[in-house]
Amino acid sequence: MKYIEKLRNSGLRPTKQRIQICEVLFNTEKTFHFTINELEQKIKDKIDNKISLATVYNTVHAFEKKGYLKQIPINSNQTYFDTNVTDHHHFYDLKDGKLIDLENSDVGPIDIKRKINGKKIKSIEVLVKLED
Amino acid sequence: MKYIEKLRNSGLRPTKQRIQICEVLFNTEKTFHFTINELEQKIKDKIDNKISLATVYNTVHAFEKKGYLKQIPINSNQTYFDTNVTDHHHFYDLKDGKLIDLENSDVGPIDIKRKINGKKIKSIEVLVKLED
DNA sequence: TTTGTAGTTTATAATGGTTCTAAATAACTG
DNA sequence: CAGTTATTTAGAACCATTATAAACTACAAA
Ligand SMILES: [Mn+2]
Ligand SMILES: [Mn+2]
Ligand SMILES: [Zn+2]
Ligand SMILES: [Zn+2]
Repeated sequence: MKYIEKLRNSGLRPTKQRIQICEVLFNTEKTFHFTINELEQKIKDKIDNKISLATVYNTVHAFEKKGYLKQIPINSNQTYFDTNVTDHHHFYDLKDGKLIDLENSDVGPIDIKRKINGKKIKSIEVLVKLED
Repeated sequence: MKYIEKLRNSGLRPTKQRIQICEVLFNTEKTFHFTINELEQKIKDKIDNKISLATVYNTVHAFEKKGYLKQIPINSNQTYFDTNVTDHHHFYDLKDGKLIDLENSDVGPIDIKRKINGKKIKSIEVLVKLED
């Protein structure tokens, strides 16, 4: 399996559950956005055994810590995650609550002119809200 | 009171509680960011009577709907609101969880080149995460 | 292998921010 | 004032997330 080494290299034991979640998250053509509930459903659809909800939470948080997932800053009743961990921005469709990636070529350079003493910029994220 | 008319003009009855919350939120030199819990504390500090938590939630949501408050898209266990309802962006200090306004002059123009069919841009918000 | 240990999974309970409920109260209108 | 509608309120309910603690598993040392 290609994920066993990735997990071991990250200091995460390659358990059956983690490998299966890797396959749901990363063995895809395109990156995608998801909530924990949506991921749980995807897992149910793809695998036969059951993975407990606690493990799904644990794994998502572990992967986020390792930089394999990103949280998307958005106000919703559920937390959104992104398998696209490159720097990029989002459309957020207020009507249906869906997120759409903006490619870097879709957004001109963001110029932050102000500096905060002793702080470094870690990320710059643009959220473009859409309505009808 | 200056808030009575503002409330009536918005179709909101100028109740004692709403006027008092207006004073906490809007009778200030500078705009500020807050969570419901922080607002509750501010209210306790400023007024003698008690305002129930349900009323604080109701009022904040009513004010948001009328455009007197904005929600700030950020991932936290509590929702952040902003008394600055102009279009502006934020620094978010990951260390202490504090938000800082970026003035419009602090950020160059944001150029969104992609369009989504049948959708209009409602807002463009930049979140700049800071670390040490 | 065997065995010890730390890491992981799991069912379930607890937490806590937010929303709901329904009864009491207050604001408005005629 | 009387009738109506809006608002407030305490408390319950909701529900995403986190904590708990016991069973299980990966791993490495013996
Ligand atoms: Mn959230
Ligand atoms: Mn939030
Ligand atoms: Zn994305
Ligand atoms: Zn602000």
